[in-house]
Amino acid sequence: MSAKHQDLEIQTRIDHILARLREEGFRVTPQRLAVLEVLAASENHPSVEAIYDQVRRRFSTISLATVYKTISLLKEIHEVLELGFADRSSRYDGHKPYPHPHLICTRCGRIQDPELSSLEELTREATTQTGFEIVTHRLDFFGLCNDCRCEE
Amino acid sequence: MSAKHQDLEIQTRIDHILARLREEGFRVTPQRLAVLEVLAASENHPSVEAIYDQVRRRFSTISLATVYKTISLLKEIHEVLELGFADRSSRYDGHKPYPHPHLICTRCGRIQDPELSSLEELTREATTQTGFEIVTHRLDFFGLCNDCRCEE
DNA sequence: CGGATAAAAATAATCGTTATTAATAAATAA
DNA sequence: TTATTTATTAATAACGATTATTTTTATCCG
Repeated sequence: MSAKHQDLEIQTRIDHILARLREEGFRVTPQRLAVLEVLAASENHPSVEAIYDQVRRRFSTISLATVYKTISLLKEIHEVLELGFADRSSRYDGHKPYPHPHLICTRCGRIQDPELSSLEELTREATTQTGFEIVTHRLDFFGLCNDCRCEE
Repeated sequence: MSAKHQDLEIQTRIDHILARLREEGFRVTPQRLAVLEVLAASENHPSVEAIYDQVRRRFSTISLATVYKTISLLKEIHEVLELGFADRSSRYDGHKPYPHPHLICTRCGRIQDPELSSLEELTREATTQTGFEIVTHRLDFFGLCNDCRCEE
C-alpha cells in the first residue's frame, strides 16, 4: 500500500468520525480532532498514555482527563474499540470499532488483526449448544509474533 | 448429577489443590483451605468480593488481603483461572484453570462454559495466517442466557 | 515440643481512572 | 457582528480496586 493511499484512508476515517460526532450533536474541538487523528493514524492499538504522549507533541497544553473523556466519547458513539486486559491495561482500536479477533505478542506488545473465517461457525456452535442469544464477543490469542519468535 | 457425586467431585478438586500447594512448598492454612473450598464448590465463577463474603461466613476474621493473596497464589500454581473484564472486574474459575471459552449473560451475570469443537480449527487458522506462535487465548461471548432471553 | 520462617491481619500506599469546578470557547440568537 | 447559552477544557481532587508494608501469629519440620 502506498503512503499516499494510506494517508487517504486515514483522512477518510477521520472525516467519518467527525461526521459521526456532529451527527450525534457533539462539538468538534481541536482537542478531539487531535485525539482522533492519533487514533486514525496509529497502526498499533495505542494505550491512553501513548495517545496522550502523541497528542501532546502538537498540543502541549491538553489534559490527560480530556484524552480519557474523548476516548470515552468515541466509545459511546461506537467509533473506537476498547481492549481491556487482565492486568488492567487498555489498548484502543480506532480502525475497526467492532468486535474482532486479536493476536497479541507477549514479548513486544504488538497487536495484529487476523481474518478468521471459522469464527462465525464457532459462534453458531456456542448458540445452538447453550441457548444463549449472543450479542458480542471478545477473542484474543496470546503468543509470539513472527519477528519475536525468530529472535528468541 | 447426584448431590453426593457432586460433593465427591468438589472434594477431589480440593484434595488436588492441597496436594499442589504442598508440592510447591506452600503451607496449608485454614484461610487458604477456606478460600479454595469456596472456589471448588462455587458453580458461578465468583468475584473476589463474592469469595470474601462466602469465606467470612465460616471465618469471620479473615482479611480481604488474604483472599487476594490466596487467589494470587492459586493463579501462580495454575489452579485458578482469572477472567479480567474491560470494566476492571474479575471473576475466578476454580474448576477449569486453563483457557477455555465462556458465555457471559450481560443481564444476570451468569457465566457458562460451552464445549466448542471448532476452536482448535480457529487457532490453526490464526497460526497459519499470521506466523504467530500461539501460547494461550481468551474467548468470551456476551449475550443473554436462555432464562434471561425468555423473561425479556 | 521449639525454633525458623512463612503467612495472616490490619492498614497504608499505589495508580489508573473518574468526578468536580472554575475558566474557556463553540454554537446560536439577536 | 455581538451577546448569550451551554458544552468542553484544564487542573486537580477523589475514588476504588488492588498491592505493599509491618507487626503478629501459626505452620512445618526436625
